[in-house]
Amino acid sequence: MRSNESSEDYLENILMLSKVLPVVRSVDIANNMGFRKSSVSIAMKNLREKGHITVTDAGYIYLTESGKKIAETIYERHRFLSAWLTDLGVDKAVAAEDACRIEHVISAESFDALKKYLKGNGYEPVSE
Amino acid sequence: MRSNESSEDYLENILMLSKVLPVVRSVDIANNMGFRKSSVSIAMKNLREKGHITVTDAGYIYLTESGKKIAETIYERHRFLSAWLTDLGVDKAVAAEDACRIEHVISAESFDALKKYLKGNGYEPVSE
DNA sequence: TACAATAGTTAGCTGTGTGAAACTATTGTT
DNA sequence: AACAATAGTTTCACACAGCTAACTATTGTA
Repeated sequence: MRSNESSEDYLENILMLSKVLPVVRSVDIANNMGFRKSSVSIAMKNLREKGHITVTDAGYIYLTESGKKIAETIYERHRFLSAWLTDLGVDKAVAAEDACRIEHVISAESFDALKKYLKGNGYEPVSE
Repeated sequence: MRSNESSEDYLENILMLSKVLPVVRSVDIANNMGFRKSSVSIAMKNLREKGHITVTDAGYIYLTESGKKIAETIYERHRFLSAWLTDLGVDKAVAAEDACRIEHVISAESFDALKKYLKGNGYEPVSE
């Protein structure tokens, strides 16, 4: 597995939660991802050390520029792949699961080629 | 990483090597995959215990029915995805690397939907 | 005030998959 | 016969990413 797949997943989840919640805390991430708060605590420590998030004294988590960049890249892939697979007739839940995995392993080059190809065919994936 | 991604990779490599070599041994797998023979030895023990391969006294490795089924599933995905991405304009080496990763995480449903969609558009991926 | 609930951290464990080193066994060569 | 090369195994170590359990600190409430 990709070495940073786990980190990417956490960052993506922080971004998604930040669109829904006023502030994002470790416990929100744990609930959303189905992990224990101890696991999230350690993951947040790693993301902090890598400079991808900052954490306030109150425990509020914010993406840094680098963290935001990764999160938005993964999140865009997620939405695009999920919508595309769904439009291909794949069950919505399965499409989302597949997107969750492919988003971490596809290269920028392949993803861009896919986007370009589909847009060239007049395809615009359904949002959400 | 997926729990069986490593096993799938070994099985796929055994299948590929069996198309090229008269017999497949652990050392061939180690050379082909770039792993140490100790790692391969342990992986082969696991595949043996799971019933996916048999190993002769001479050290020749053969896929069982279950092993062949997994290997061929992954190998078909690999060839199809690799050829398709290449045809989308992705660099051949990058396409192969992406295929190597996506092949383990895409669901049967999504892969079938992709195949059906492309064939419906008259697309037949280039072999190799 | 005392107790419960909530949030976060730390220590230690597990399973997986790799590498390094040391070993055995077989084969090949001089 | 002696030695080298090749193939395979086992043991130990490590990194990673989860878990449980036990702890602290803060907040809310009876």
